[in-house]
Amino acid sequence: MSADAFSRRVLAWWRDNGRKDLPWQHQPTPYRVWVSEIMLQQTQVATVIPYFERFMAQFPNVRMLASAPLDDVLRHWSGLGYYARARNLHKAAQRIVAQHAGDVPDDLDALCALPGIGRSTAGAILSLACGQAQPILDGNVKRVLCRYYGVEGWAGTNAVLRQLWRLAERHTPEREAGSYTQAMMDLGATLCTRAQPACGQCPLAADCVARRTGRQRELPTPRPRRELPEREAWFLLLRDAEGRLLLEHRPPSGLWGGLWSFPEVSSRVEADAWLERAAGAGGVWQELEAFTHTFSHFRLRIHPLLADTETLVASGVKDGPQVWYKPGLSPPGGIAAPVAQLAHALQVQSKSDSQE
DNA sequence: AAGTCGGGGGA
DNA sequence: TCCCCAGACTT
Repeated sequence: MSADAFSRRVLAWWRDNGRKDLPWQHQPTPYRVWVSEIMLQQTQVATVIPYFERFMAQFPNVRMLASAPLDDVLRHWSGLGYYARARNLHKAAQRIVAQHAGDVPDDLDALCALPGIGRSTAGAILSLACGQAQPILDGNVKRVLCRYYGVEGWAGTNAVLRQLWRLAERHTPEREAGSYTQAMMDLGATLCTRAQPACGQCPLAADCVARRTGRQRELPTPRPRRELPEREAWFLLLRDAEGRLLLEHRPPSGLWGGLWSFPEVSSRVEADAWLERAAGAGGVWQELEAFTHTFSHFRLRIHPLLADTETLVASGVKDGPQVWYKPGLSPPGGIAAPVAQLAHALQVQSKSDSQE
């Protein structure tokens, strides 16, 4: 099938069946499309929608985002994960103000030069918000192309990636590129799904290699998996007389970079030493139930230890900025999901205690 | 080319 | 439980 016929079929399908009411499709300005694209990296639409609404209400334009403290940006990102996305978004906004007069660039190279924006995200911004005929290659498009052409091999390797980009370029139409971009994402998200694709409704089914050979389940080739290593961490929950919890500011990069978290040590022995320094021989940890938090590349076994500062003779903590945080109130910045979870659990517990 | 970066949702 | 999701960056 010609490239032209391919895009025509996809566009015709989209006109009747595509999604046209997502929040970022209203007033699809470069800024709104940019923010949505960053949030949608490795994150599903349903999860993103409430975050997008809150984020746009707080940071309605590039300048508001650029002038906001990073803590505010991370606070609105709390729970979304991949916090480097938020740090890059903030940094890029400041660069856009400094170097592009506050306007999101409408040029592929200028966009790709900004932190957090790669070729696919730049293509999405240019096609969806600027009407330019630029291809994208997100997970949806990869899946559709791998199945349609029967592309073998994991899309994480350079060879496969080059091939997929070539195909994506070939099919992107000069006209209606924005609708085509949205159409391909909708096709991948609603019909050409990972499990049980709805080939019966697909406009490309007649010529699809995976469909003809019954290999929908095997394509695209999954990433090679290895067993996740497990690490352990002891979260030190220091609680004062008012029920507030001590939080520390984490280093600006790395895991949960720039977020606020409980003091953390890597063994029970260290935790005991930490408490002895803080409270002398009188301090006692109360062990809360351990739980596992799973990341993309390892599992973290979290052992929460609780101590009330009434038993402490000295703070015993000194590294980096610290704050006392009252669960239920607005946190000082970004909070990782398990930290929020624990804080919430203690808030609920103290409430039920006070009712007895 | 491989490793780093979160969290959640679907099957 | 396992897999992956509107990826990009660092090494």
